[in-house]
Order: sequence, then structure tokens, then C-alpha cells
Amino acid sequence: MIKYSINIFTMSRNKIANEKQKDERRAQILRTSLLLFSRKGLSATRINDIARESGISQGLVYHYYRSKEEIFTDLIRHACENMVAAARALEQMPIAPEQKIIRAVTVLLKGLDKNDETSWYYLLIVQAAISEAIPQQARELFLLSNAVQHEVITRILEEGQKKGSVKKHPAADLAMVFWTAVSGLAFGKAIHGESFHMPDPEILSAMFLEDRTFSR
Amino acid sequence: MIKYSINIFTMSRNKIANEKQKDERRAQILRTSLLLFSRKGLSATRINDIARESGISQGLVYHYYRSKEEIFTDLIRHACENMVAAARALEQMPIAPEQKIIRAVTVLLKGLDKNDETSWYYLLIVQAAISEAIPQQARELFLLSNAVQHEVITRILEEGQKKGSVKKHPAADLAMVFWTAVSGLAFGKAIHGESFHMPDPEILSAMFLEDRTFSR
DNA sequence: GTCTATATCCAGATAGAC
DNA sequence: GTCTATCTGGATATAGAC
Repeated sequence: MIKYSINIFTMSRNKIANEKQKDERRAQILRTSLLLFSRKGLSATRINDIARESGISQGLVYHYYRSKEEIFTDLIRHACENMVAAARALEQMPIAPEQKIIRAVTVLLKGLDKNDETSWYYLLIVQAAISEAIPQQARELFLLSNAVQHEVITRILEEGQKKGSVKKHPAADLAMVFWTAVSGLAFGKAIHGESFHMPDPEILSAMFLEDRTFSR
Repeated sequence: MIKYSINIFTMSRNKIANEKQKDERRAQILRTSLLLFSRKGLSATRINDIARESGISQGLVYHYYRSKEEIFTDLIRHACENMVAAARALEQMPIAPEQKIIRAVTVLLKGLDKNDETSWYYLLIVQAAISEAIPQQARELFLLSNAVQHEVITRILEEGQKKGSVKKHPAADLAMVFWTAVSGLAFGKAIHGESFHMPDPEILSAMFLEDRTFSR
């Protein structure tokens, strides 16, 4: 009883510390899971691999997550939130539409090229997109963020078409080719790993912009 | 003894019939496996699923194939052989390089759009490419055929550049973007299924060819 | 919170009857 | 050739000691 009451303070501090440590552990599990999932996919990745690579026991993983699927879905959620946030931020920028396109291409290519968590996220999304054997929730998150990204790029392209800096194909089609190219690159990266060298962003941008956009 | 000798003829005929039936069964297993692998990937596809979808028992699968991996590798081999053969055939055609590019784009897009075995093969290759958890042999086949395809397109692009019909970026880079776009489309197809509508082949071709190639 | 041990389940592969 | 029944291994998830 005494022990209990005099420890309210201490407990409170410990709780905070514990929460912090718990978050760190979770982050650690997420990080190694991200790497493994992005390389092998959900169903070929073993909880055991995740535990070993995280330097903890298999049982402990279940202290932080209820299942492998939950880890996966959590990662997809983070990935999607980041992508959507980036898309919205891009759209809000006070620059010309063609500059937004160039910037989007540049940022995406750089992210893919970096060979760190950022690129792993792309590959994870590729994994999630491609297999039917992923959690329902993860699939929904992915499709939603996909739709948002497509809409944003479509709007930017349309804006550019109005002022004549973007090629005149239907904007939705162009947007589709845009994301197609990006996923193709993520894909190339997934295949060839570090030896894959990204194309010059200009090659890609040029595919959507009118030539004069560059020459002036 | 008698039974044996009088059956030499019959056996011979049966053997032929059996061989034929065996081939059909194998083809049947391959077809259903192709569909399943292309949708869920190697490790999420169960031998049991393959058996059920093929209308046979699980045990019987092992009469025709030694393992799940063998089926997978067999499929990849077929896919790669076809891709390489198509690439070589394209290169040999007696038409202008820019026409070869247009034709390649058209054929690839049509194949992806068809929603039959052809498109499943693309998706299978995507599956194979993306996961580290595939048989070594399958990976090697894939990388080899990839290299060949890349070389073929590079040569065609270079040829076109000489006569001025293809854009002047480094040919190897353009070729990479070419295959990147194709895999991106396969990828889009994998995600959105039948609702995914392929872009006009011209949009893609135009990304590699000089404008005058179309207008003249 | 963390580990080890273990229960449970499921999938790949085999054996053997028909 | 085909099936059913079974073995075996491995992976998820849980229980319980510390």
C-alpha cells in the first residue's frame, strides 16, 4: 500500500520512460520489417526473421504487435500517409505547374535512388500492390492513397495544359503514365538493387512537358 | 508373359496416348499455377490451391512436378523464352527502327490489356522480379532475358537515332525508361485488374520518337 | 519486458491402396 | 494415374518463468 502510494510519482515517470522505450522498440521492429517485407514480400517474411534482425526473441515481437499482418498494415499506413501528405504539399506550393511536375519527378527519383528507408517504402508499396495475399485493410489504404495521388497529378497537369506548358494528351491518361513510370522505376530498383541507376529526371519530365518549357 | 508380348503394340499406342495426356495435365497445372502465382506470388500460393483449381488431388500434383518451385521455374522459363523470342523477331523485321518501337509498344500494351494468359505472364514476371524469395534458377532466367530485351531495344533505338527518328538521350537510358514504362503498366494492371485501361500506345511511343516521325 | 518452451496449426511432400 | 491418408517440418502464436 505504501509502496504503491509513494510510487505514484515514480510510476508516472517510469510510465513515460516505458512508453518511450516501447515506441522505440516498435520503431525498431517496423524498420527491420520494412526492410524484410520490401525484399521478400509479406508471406515469405518470417516473424522469426523480423525478431532475429531486430535482435530480440520471437515471442517479444508479439508483445508489440498482435500479428505479422498488423506490422505490415502499420507500415503501409505510414507509407500511404507520407505519400499523400507529400502530394498535397506539392500541390499547395506557390510555383508553376510545370515546376511542380519537375519537382515531383526529381523528388521521387531521388527518394528511390537513396537506398534507405525511403526507397524501401516504395518497394513495400510495390509488394503490397502486387499481391492479393495482403491484409484487406492494407489494400484499402493503398488504393485510397493511390487515388489521391492520381487526382493531384491530374489537377497539376490540367493546370499546366491551360497555360500550355504540358502536353495535350488527356490529363488523366498522362497522370496514369506518370505513376506508371514511377512504379516502373521502383520496380527496376527492386530488381537490380543498388546497381540500378535512375534516369536523369529531365528525361522523364520531358515526356510530359512541351519542349519550350525547357528552352525558355 | 503372353499378355506382355501381345501388348507391345497396344502399349506403344498407350504410351503415346499417355504421354499426350501427361502433357495435357502438365499444361493444365501450369495454366492454373500461372493464374495463381500471378495474383498472389509464389509463397502465398498453396499447392492445394493449384490442385483444387486444376480439379485434381494434391498428391497428384507431385506426380507431375517435384515441387512448387519447379512449377514456378518452369513458368518463368516459358515466359522468358517467349519474351526473348519476340524481341529477336522484332529486331529482325524488315521495317524502320521507329516502326519497330511503335510495334513493340503496341504489341506489349495489347498483350497486357488482353486479360488472358499473356497478361498473366507479365504479372508472373513482375512477381518473380520483385521478391527475393524465388528459386535461384528462376531469378537467373529472368535476369538473362531482361538483359537481352534491354540490349535489343537499345540497338533499335540507336539505329533510330542515327537516322534522326529517335530522341537523342543516351540509348541505354531510353531503353531503360522503355522497359520501366512497360513494367509500370504491368504493375498498374496487377493493381487495378480489368478496370485498368491501357494508355494509347501513341502516348508512349511519342516519348521516344521525334515529333516529325508522326507528322510526316 | 524479455526470454524459453511449447501448443497448435498448416503446408509441402510422401506412401501406399486402388 | 489417381486418390486418401499420413508424415514431417516449419511457422504463428501463446504460456509461463524470470
